[in-house]
Amino acid sequence: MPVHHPDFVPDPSLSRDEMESQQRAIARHAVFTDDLWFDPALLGDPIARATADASSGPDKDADSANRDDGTAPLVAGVDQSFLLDQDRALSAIVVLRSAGTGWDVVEQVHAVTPLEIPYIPGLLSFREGGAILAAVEELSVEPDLYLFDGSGRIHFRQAGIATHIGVTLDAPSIGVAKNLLCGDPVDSTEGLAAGERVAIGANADVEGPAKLGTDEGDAGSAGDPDWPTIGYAVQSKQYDSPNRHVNPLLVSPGHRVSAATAADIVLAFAAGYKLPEPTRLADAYADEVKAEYR
DNA sequence: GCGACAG
DNA sequence: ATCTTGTCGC
Repeated sequence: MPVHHPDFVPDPSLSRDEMESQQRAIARHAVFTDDLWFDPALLGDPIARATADASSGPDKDADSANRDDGTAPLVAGVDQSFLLDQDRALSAIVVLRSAGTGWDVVEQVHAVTPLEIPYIPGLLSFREGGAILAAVEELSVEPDLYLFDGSGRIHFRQAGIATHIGVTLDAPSIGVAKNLLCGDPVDSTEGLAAGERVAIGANADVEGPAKLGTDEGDAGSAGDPDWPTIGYAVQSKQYDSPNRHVNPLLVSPGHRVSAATAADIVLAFAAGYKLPEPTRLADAYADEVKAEYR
């Protein structure tokens, strides 16, 4: 997991203005379209993956489905928690690999680092990024995709924590948040059934190309180029009865993944819980490790 | 000045 | 995110 963009490694000592301008630079480097060596649609289907590789060869191209050694792509879930000291951040990573009907845990690592700055909406990656990169350094494998807790493109400068870390590592990444930071759902997100989604469009709170600069456009999907789809409200779980309900997740591209694919992948990892397996397991692992730290 | 905001 | 027991509902 080499750092491809040393200049983007989150530095908590930067001024607020420096942080924001760096986010604009990160957004310009970010790719909000699918750019993965494997077909994400086959992530949960071993038979389809084997078939795909048989017809396209073992090379890592867009038609591939498995790694060179024939094993499934590695998907990492990343989650943070904080130690009671209120002065240290703990980042936990769980790496999964599709196996049969479910997934195998390939590796679990964590790192604890000092907290340098307070939580500031929009600047989350500068608070938690250091711990995440420290945990990534503990990995012995290179994940092919990362799922982060927090936003990606659904961000004031289109550079949430999933985008920031994804671009820094130049790895495909997705942001999975429980609350909406900015943007507007194009439709009501109330009463969605499991598996359904509602697009989140950019609004005035989201800086567009004019302020971000001129490199990557949006390439979101069909619609107004000025107000692209920056993510989706994804109903990963829902109750049958009309009495109890679950709020949708807010999924957005981090890097090298489109909004639609990000939503597809999160749903592919839904296993009866609100959070997709990678993130859910990382969350549980973080709690486990945290308990040992006291 | 008011609003408003991931984890 | 964190501080926390019981408790409502499937």
